[in-house]
Amino acid sequence: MQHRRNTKQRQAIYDVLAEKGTPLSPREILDHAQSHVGGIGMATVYRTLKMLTGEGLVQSVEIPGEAPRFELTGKDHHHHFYCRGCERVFEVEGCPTGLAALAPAGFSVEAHELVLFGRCPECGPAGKSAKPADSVHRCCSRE
Amino acid sequence: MQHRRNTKQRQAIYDVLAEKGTPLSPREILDHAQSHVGGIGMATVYRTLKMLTGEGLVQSVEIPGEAPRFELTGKDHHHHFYCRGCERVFEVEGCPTGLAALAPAGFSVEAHELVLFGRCPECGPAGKSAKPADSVHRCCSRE
DNA sequence: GTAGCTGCAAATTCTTTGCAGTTGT
DNA sequence: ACAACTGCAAAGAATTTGCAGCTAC
Repeated sequence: MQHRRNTKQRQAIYDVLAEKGTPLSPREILDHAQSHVGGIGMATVYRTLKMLTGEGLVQSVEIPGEAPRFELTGKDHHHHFYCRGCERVFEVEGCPTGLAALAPAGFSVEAHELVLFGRCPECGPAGKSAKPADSVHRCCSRE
Repeated sequence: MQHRRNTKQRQAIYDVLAEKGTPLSPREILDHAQSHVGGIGMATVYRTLKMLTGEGLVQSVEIPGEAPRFELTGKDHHHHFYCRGCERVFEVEGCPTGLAALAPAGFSVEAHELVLFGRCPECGPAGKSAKPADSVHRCCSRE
């Protein structure tokens, strides 16, 4: 009988995600959680994330070319912006309309995932400390 | 001095991608390439894909929750449609406009990545042989 | 002939699992 | 109490790298 417990590790992981607000990698979650609960292990992070994800409290964010990150759910529908300068992920509100129209006839579109690539205000509009553009981050360069 | 050679393995991998047309995983590429060149190894596939990617002949396609796949470049700008029924990836022409407007002021959008999730004509519009919706494939269910 | 390419196996990295001990409830 | 949860270490899976032999040019 599943009766989910409220352990300090579980709470710590949730708190880390709530405090940071932005998508974090399992590694980052572990590091931050360590300061809340000493000795917490990687396995617990993965297990807890899977558990929280299953409960719908957490969702994964996948940026092409990047390791998966996790964030709390419950926010409005949004997408992500990946800064090529600092490699941080930001949230973007709203989403384009008419996506269903892109698919050919006969295809039913149930959901979508969108990621924007570029530079955040702090990293400046042009290539400075940028890492060389990865082949994954191609796509059209317009917009 | 790099002078790139035209080996049969390299050719086989390129041919496989050209024949299939759709994004393939390294594993699939290996399997198909084996029928062209016996004894080809996984390492060669990975090395060659990286090489071809560096040359701009190939690009990777990353579907959230899925292992990376590869396809030939040179097609028009397009996005992908992932069928939750058969797990195949289709290409979608065109792309939404006004994406740059989604990012907050100060952010410069250089590129974008879009994936549509749903069902292809063959798998029918509703859940039949569908796998349970993965937590990654969430996003809004409208459109 | 020679540098680049290949296959194999070992090495990495990331994630999952087995288990005995610990801890909410 | 007792099952769920945890940490650690071993197990897996995916990708990369070292190296000696092979091969296109």
